[in-house]
Amino acid sequence: MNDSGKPTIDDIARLAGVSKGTVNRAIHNKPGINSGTKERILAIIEEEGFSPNYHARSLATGRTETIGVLLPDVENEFFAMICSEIEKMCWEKRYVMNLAFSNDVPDRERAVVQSFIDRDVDGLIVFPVSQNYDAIERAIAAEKPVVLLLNDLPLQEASAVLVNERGGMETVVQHLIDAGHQQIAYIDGYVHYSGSYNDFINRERLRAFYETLERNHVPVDHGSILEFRPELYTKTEPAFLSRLFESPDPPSAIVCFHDRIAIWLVQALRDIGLRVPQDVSVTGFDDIRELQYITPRLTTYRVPIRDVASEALRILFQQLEQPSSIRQRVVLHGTLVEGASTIAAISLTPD
Amino acid sequence: MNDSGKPTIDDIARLAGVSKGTVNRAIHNKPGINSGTKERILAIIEEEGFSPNYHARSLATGRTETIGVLLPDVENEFFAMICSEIEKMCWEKRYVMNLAFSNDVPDRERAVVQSFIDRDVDGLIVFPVSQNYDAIERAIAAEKPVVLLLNDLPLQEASAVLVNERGGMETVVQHLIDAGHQQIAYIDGYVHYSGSYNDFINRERLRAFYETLERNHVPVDHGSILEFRPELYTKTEPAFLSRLFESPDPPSAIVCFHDRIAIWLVQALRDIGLRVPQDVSVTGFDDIRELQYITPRLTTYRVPIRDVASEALRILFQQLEQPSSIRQRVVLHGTLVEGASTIAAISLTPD
DNA sequence: TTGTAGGCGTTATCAC
DNA sequence: GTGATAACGCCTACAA
Repeated sequence: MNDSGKPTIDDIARLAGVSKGTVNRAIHNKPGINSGTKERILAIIEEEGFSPNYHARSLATGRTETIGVLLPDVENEFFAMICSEIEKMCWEKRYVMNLAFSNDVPDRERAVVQSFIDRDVDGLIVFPVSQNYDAIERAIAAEKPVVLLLNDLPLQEASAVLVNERGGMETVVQHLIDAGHQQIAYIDGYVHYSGSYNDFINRERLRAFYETLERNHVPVDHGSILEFRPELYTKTEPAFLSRLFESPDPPSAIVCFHDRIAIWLVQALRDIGLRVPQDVSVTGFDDIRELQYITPRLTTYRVPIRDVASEALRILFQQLEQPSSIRQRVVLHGTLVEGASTIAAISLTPD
Repeated sequence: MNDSGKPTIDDIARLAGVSKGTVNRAIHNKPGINSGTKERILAIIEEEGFSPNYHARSLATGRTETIGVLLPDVENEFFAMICSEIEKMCWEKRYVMNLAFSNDVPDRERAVVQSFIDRDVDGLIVFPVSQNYDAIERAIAAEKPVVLLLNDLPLQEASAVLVNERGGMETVVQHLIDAGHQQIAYIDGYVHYSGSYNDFINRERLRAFYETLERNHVPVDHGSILEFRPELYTKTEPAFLSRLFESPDPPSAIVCFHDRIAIWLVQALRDIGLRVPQDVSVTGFDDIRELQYITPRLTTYRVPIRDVASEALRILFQQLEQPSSIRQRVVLHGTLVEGASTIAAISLTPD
């Protein structure tokens, strides 16, 4: 017995009067062992509370049954759901999750991925926030399967689980156009806070917005494409919205990059005397839980976030079980949620 | 170079034309090495992208720079905050967090703690849900410091960070009594769903409720102490509340075990035609974020949850750095949040 | 069926 | 200053 109180395989071997090779056979019930001695050894193991040392085992086998998970944070409900789902699947396979947060800081993302590599995790699940993916490349070079969440990167070898952002935004915008809206504004997420920010999702959604307008021959007014800034959550800045409504053709609908902006917008419009949906229709995206508290119920697009996580783990485990298997890219689909924040546009032409 | 592409200390030693002992000295800038050779070695290390193998190192040193964190779950905002805070402090010390969830299942709690022991984490942070703490005892026996969050257990050797639940509930109840309330009901959390459920927090708060009433000579009506059940969130069950109001002395205030029940209660009262606070005052506990969406703003007690987490890590790191240091029990204090859900009781005696 | 030896990649302890 | 060498605890051959 070593000094820290934990028995080793040598202790068990000595107690059972066999060699550690035999103990090893008993532990992993391998063939070629007398069932009597096996039982005896197992009994001693039970009694002594022995379990093989994780690091020694990993050193010998090269496997760790640990995966590294990197998310932007966990106070955002979406990431909490992802985290929850990942943990659930890890538990089922008796894997353990090493979890760290990037907090949207590229350097930290890189450092965390490197630390996961150093700790020799079997694989990684990463929600990338940066476009500098050299650390992820190193993980791949170290033969660790990587699955990207929701964001794509130009990495041949990385798997990814994406959502059909374009299709989703198209559905939302088409919904407005079908309701007769012809002046539609867009509020994008905060893209420009970092030069290396991964704006994949922003680009996908905004591009679908443009394309859907064009396909429907709805005029695109580039002045009505706004970029949100986080300060707006707390500071009131009337000019941000008012410029939309000072134009001769004010929007009858505003599409938001995601729900949180839409929630903010409903209140901000109220503050300048505009009602949703009577004066302006508003749409969100993602279908976050907070929407249940918001009046009117927002029209949005439900992103199947739990499925994204579970699909990512399915892919990862598959790659771990058969290392030959090739990278996969999966695109999941969400559903339109029709709320009360959008109504038919008032036609300028009287009936 | 081994086959997986990652260089080892032997590779570096060979490349630098020195022994691995010297390389080791260079890595951990230990004394007794020629600064020239050191630089040369460091350059090669940089070039080859070498970093010491985590498992080999842990095997040799007995330290892992990893802590095991066990929470009930992470979709609850409170636990998400704890998780976030823990990760932040781990990152500062370059520790990694192994995270798992018990989902309020005692067996799972036990298994997770055991798996952390097996993986040889340096220490554990546990929010216990069960009163079966044999696994935690094993962790302590394996000389791994354990810090309990918010729940106490009769374990001599475990540290704990608690909140002054009694004082908090006393403040809330006294607030009502001072406002003239004499008929005060209480809705407890769901205690009886598991025989081994750790009802420490429930007991503390309920006990403070009783004691505060008694100290103020306010009659205690045991029939108005209810136990909530999760089904109530979805199913309407008029009898649950109506029995409170069928008595000759219906409550003028209802104290809830926590905010979520209070949120439910406000709506449930509304459903049976009672207004908050005009007809009944309601109090919550914890001050969760969702309250910002609830009207009226609930009177509650703010639990300093982030401080709980950071204090727990402070204690844990201290114990890791000086293993001699003794277990600690810290009790933090929150603050009363006076909302609009409580008003002065209407006096039966006319002025 | 069982025992033995070597290796996994470090760190630590000696000699030199 | 530097280089061997023995742990650390396990697994996997191969030998008996």
